[in-house]
Amino acid sequence: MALQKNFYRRETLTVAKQLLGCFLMRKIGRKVIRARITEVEAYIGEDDLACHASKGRTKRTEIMYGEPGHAYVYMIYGMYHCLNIVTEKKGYPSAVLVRAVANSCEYVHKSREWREIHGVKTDGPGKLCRFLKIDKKLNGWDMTKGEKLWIDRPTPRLRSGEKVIANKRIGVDYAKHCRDYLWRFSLDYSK
DNA sequence: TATACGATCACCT
DNA sequence: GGTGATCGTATAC
Repeated sequence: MALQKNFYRRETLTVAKQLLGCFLMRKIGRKVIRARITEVEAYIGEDDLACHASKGRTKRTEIMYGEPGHAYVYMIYGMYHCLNIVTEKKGYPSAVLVRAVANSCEYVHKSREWREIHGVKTDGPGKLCRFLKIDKKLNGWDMTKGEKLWIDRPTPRLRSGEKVIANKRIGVDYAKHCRDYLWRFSLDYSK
């Protein structure tokens, strides 16, 4: 069962932290890929100078003003895509950037048996989109439908010994005081 | 219409 | 640590 709108319609920092440990699901043809989310970042409102919506409502940022649970996919540096999930109530521009997923698993329609994929780099926002074939065609996609692209929450979400840590966001040095917000969250395994 | 630059990555030293 | 690739978007003219 895909996570529903109620999950995404809450405070962005809460959604971001609770997405850690969840499975990013991607169905391509008869193949399903399941990738555990290990790092995210929050981008919250027009006052967040690192958020694309700090420029206001434009054609590009329109999706962030829309329904929670939809995908916001944009191209960066002319060659990579980044996947975000829109959060909070409609009209409030905010989203969670999926920065990294762990070793991916996949099954093909016939086998229904999960197996790990080796040698795939999914430890960056551009890399995971390249691997999961996420591009602007999925911009605006409703991720609560459980088709093509969605999120599943396992039970338990966090495994033994795991905890959530907060750090500064990456690549937003231009964002004045907002660059120092501790809005990047990762799974941590050390004690 | 023209220009500057970015929520990145891979490869180099 | 530093840099080039490469193009959509916002902004300036």
